[in-house]
Amino acid sequence: MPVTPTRARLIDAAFALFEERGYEQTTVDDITDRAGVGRTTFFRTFRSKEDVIFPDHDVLRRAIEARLNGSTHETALVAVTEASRLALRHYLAEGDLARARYRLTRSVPALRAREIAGGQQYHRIFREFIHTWMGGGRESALKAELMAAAVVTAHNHVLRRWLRGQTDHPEPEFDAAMATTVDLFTARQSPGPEGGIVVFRTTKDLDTVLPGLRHLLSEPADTPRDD
Amino acid sequence: MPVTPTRARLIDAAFALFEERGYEQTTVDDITDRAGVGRTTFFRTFRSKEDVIFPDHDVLRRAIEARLNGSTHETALVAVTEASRLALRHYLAEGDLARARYRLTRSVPALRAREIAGGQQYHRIFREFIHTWMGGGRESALKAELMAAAVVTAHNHVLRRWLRGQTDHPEPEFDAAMATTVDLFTARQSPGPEGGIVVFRTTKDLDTVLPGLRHLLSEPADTPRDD
DNA sequence: CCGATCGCCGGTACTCAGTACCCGAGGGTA
DNA sequence: TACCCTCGGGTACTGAGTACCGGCGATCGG
Repeated sequence: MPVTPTRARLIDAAFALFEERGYEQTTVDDITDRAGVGRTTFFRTFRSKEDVIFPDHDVLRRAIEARLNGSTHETALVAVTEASRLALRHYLAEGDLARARYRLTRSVPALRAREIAGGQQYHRIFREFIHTWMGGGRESALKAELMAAAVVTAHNHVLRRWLRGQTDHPEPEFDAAMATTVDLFTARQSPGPEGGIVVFRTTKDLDTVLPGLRHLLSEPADTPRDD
Repeated sequence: MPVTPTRARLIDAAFALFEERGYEQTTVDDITDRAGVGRTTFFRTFRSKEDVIFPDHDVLRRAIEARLNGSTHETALVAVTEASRLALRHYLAEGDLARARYRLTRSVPALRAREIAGGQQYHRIFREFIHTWMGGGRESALKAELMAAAVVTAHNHVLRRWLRGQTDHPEPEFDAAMATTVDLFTARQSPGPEGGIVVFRTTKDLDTVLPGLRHLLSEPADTPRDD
């Protein structure tokens, strides 16, 4: 049993070299030379050169799925928020490693694509969970997908602010962002087939804005143009 | 000037071979052999083997940007919907080619990642446009990003249904999906200090829903619930 | 009509990621 | 001791992507 596991040595060597020379300028041989292991070992440990950047993806995904599956129908919305929080805290715990990964994904298109595709998995997990929660019907498929996209987007928004060093208190921002996001979907009734009442807010009273409303409604809405 | 341009021959050969043998089982040499051109020509025409699957990406992106930039502040929301419609119609016009691409992206992880990453560009374009439209302030950054994500998600939702053969009338579904999506954000738009006009759609005319509006406005609107 | 130039295409040779396969070292077991 | 099992290393190969060079035809100026 080695003092430092092979896997950790490879990750350290890879990130160090990527920072020094850049991703494309670093070969797998460079990494294995610095880590003091054979090339074969690298590809046995990671499926590809890209994978060394995203090591714990599967662990996080399973944790999120477990958190969602451990909820009841009544606590589903909370579970979604808390599962997202798991992801956020995962990256916060990584600290500088997450920041280094962010720098790499910003500068190397292939890594950016890989990261985005990985994030799509979370979208899918949340979409299926929310859709099931909504009953799984065809009419709720779009709303489930929109809600899943919103949750993932809100998470990414806060995470990215922290990764860029734009905030040192990401978790309060996360709470606020999630509240904003969930409100989008829970704050009003979904309209039935007979059309719906649209709830809106303004500082003026209804009669003041009514002429504006009538004007907007009097225009054809099928193929609106603005040029 | 060749009867069939080299570029088109390469695309045809590539898609045909990908369908016959699969993506990974087809080499670039196979493609160039069938197209009757040299290997060098392939990499001069497309940056990579993957690129031959996503040929007109730049064209569509520029069309969308042009549509957005051609709008005014008042017609921004319509522009977002119409720019998304450009994307939808682009894929509809491709017909079987878009379907073949969809089959490939479902079965080849690398292509799926590439497609998702490409879609992220639309998210970014819409996000920046909407954020600018909202004034560009820090407090509206999240809402702009959420709205952009929702628009892209709604578009993808309908497009995917068409790609999977689940609908033969995608454009009416697109209209409905976009109405649902835009309503999420406009129906309860947070008013500025001077308040604002809220755009909404309903199947009934204004006078029919007016009592409902008056009733809702008379209630506290901070934390409305529907369960 | 002729030579020069330019753009397009093909060929060659190279780097490097990723795969398949083989081999030896060590460690546990009968 | 003989056997096996696992793990790590080495070798050789395929194929994507790059760099570079040379040919061929078209156009243009003289």
